[in-house]
Amino acid sequence: MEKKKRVTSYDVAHQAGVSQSAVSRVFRPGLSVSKKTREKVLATAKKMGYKPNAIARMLITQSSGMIAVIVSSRANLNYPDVLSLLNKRIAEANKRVLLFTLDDAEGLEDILDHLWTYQVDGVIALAAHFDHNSISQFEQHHIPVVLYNRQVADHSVSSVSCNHEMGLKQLVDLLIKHNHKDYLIISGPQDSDVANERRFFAEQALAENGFKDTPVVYGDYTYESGRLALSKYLKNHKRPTAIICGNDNMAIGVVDEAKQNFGLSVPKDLSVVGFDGINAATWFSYQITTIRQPANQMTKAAVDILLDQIENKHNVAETRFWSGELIEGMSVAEANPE
Amino acid sequence: MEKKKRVTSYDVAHQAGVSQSAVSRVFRPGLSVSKKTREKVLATAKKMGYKPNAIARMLITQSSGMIAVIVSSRANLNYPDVLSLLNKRIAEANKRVLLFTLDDAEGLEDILDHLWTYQVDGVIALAAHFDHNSISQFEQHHIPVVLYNRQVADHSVSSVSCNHEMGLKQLVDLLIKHNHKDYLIISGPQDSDVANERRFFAEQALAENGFKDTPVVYGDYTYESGRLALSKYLKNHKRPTAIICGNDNMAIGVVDEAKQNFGLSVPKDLSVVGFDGINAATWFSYQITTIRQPANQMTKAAVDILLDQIENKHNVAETRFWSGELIEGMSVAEANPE
DNA sequence: TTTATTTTTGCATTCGAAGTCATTTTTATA
DNA sequence: TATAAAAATGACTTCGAATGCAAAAATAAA
Repeated sequence: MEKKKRVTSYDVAHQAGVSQSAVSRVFRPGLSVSKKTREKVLATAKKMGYKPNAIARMLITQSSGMIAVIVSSRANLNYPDVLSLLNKRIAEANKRVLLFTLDDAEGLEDILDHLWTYQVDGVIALAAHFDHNSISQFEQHHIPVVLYNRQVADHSVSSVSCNHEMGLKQLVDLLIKHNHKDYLIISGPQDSDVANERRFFAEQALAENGFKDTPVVYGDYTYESGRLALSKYLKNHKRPTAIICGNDNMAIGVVDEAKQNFGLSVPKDLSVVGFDGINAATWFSYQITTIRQPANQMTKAAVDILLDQIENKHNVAETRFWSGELIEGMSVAEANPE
Repeated sequence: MEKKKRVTSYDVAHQAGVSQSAVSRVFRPGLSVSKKTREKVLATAKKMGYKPNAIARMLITQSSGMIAVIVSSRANLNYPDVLSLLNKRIAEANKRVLLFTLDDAEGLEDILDHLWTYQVDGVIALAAHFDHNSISQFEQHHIPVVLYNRQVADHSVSSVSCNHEMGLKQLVDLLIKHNHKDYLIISGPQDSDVANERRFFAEQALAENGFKDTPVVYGDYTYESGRLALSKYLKNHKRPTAIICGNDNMAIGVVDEAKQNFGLSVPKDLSVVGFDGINAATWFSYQITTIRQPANQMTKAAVDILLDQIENKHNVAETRFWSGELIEGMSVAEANPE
C-alpha cells in the first residue's frame, strides 16, 4: 500500500505543459480557456485522477460551499424527513450540508462559533430557539439565515413557515362545527417557539368562538408525553370532549392513553386533533385529524431563498407562508360529554 | 452596516505585539508558549473577536475535521434517530458532520468524488450499498470507513452491526414455540443488503426448524408497502399464521391491513414480528414483537472506531456486533390456522 | 498586409493558519 | 558567576487553488 500523493493543479499543469492558472480556469465554469487547452487539461487531469481541492478553493474564494443546518432533536419528531429533503435540495445546488444538532448539551453559542470559523455560506435553522442576539451576530458576519417555522419579531430574517394561525383556526372550526364545548390543549414544551405559537393560536381561535381560558397542559412533543399529559389531567378534571395537541405524536399518545387507561374511544368519547401531518398520523389505527405541513414546498423555498441571498448578497428578508392542508382523519366526531 | 473585515491571526499578532506564529501556537493545544504571551494573545483575540479560520487550518493540516455521514433515505425509516446520535457523538469529538444522502438521484460516485475533494477525515455509511470498488477507493485515498449494519465480505472494513442472524433466530424460535407452521416473509427491498441479510437469516432459522421454502414477498420498508404486500399475498394464497417482516414499519402496515381489509386480528389470527425496535412499534395500538437495535451503543462504537482509525492511522478493521434485544409485544400468539 | 481588437495565457500574489528551524530568552546546573 | 540545558519566540515557508494584471496569441477590421 504505497502512499499516493494527492494530485494538485501544479502536477496536472506540469504534465499537460500549461500553467497552473490554466488548470484552475478549466475547472472553474465560465472562464475563458481555448478548446485546445481545455481538452488537454481535462485529459491529463482524468489520467492523473485530479480533483480540485475544495478546501484550498474555499480559502481563496472565501466561501465554503457549505450550508449549516441546525436542527433540534425535537425537530426530528415533527418533521422526520425535512432534513433529507433539505439535503437533497442543497445537493442539487451543488452545496453541502454541515449538520449541527442543538440539544441541551451543546449550546447555541458553541454552534455559532463553529459557523463563523467554517465560513458557511448560509444557515437553515429548524425550530431552534434563536434570540435577537444570535440573529444580529449573523448579520454582523453577513451570513444569510432562513428560519424554518420560526420568526423573529423585530428583525428582518427570512423564514418559511406553516401558517399555524390558519391551521389552528381550521382545526378549531371543525371542532366547533361538531359542537364541542369542553376543550383541552396539550401544548408542546414552553421553551419551543413553535409550540407557543400553536398554543396561542389555538387559544385565539377558541376565544373567537367564545371559549376563553381553555386549560393547557404541556408535553414535550413525544408520544409518551402525550399519554402522560392526558392521564395526569384526567385524574383531577372532568374529561373534555375535544383535545387539541401540539403535534401528531402527542395526539397519537393521547388516543392510546384514552383507549388503554380510561376506556375512552376516539372519536366517540373524545375528539383529538394534531398538527404536522406525519406519516404515522394517517395509519389506520389512528387516522388523526391534523394539518399537514407542505414539507416539499417549504424545504424547496427555504433553500431557494437562501441561495438567492447568498448569490445576490442582498439583505432583503423574505417570508413565505403556507397554509397547511387539513387532513380529516377519523379522530373527530360530534361532541359527547359525560 | 459596515463590512467588518475578518480578523486574522496577523491582526491579533500585530495588536498584541507578538508574531503570527505565537498567535497560532496559543490556539493550538499543547504547544509551548509562555504564560505571559498566552494571556496577552487570548486577551487581544477576545477583544478583537478573533476565531481561527477553520478552512485555512484544514488546508495546512491536511485534515478537514469533518466526518462524512452517508445515509440512504431508507435508513431514516429504520433508524430515525441514529443520525442525531451520530452527530452528537461526532460533535463531542470536536468534529463536524458533512451529510450526504444517497438516493436514486445522486449516485454514489458523485458522493465519493465530493468526499475526496473535501478531504473528510472519515466516513460513516448507514445502510448504503457499497460495492468492492467503492471500498477500495477509500483504501486508496486512505479514508477510514465504518459501515453501519453492513459488511463487505472479502474486504477489511470496519463495521458495527446488529446481529441479524441471532435476532431472527430469536424471533423465529418464539414463533416456533407458539406452534406456527405457516409462515410468510415480507422482506425489505431486494437491493438492500440489510434486507437480504434479514430475509436470509429468517429463512435459515425457519429451515433449521424444518420449514423450507417459506414464501417471500418484497416491500420497500414503508408502512404502505407492508399493507400492499399482505393484501396482494392474501388474494392468491392461504393465510399464513405468522408473518416475519423486514422492519417494524412494514409490520405495522401488516397489522393495519390485516385488521382493516381482512378482518383478521393480530395476534389471534395472525402473529406478526418486525425488526428495529422503532418507537412506533411500542405504541399501544401495535405493540409489535421485534428486535430492538441498540442504537446508542452502535453509534457510539461507530464513532469510537472511526476516531481511533483516524488518529492512529492504522489499517486494522474492527467489527463489532450486538445481539438485538427481543421486545415481546402483543403481536405474537399461539398459531391459529384457518 | 497592417493595424485594431479580442481572446488566451502565464506570472506572481493571495487567502489564513501551521509548522520548521534558527535565534533569543529563561531557567537549571556546576 | 559562568555555563549548559530548556523553553520561548519570530522569520519564513507551506498547503492548493483562484485571480489581477500584463504579455502573447488569435481573430477581426481596415
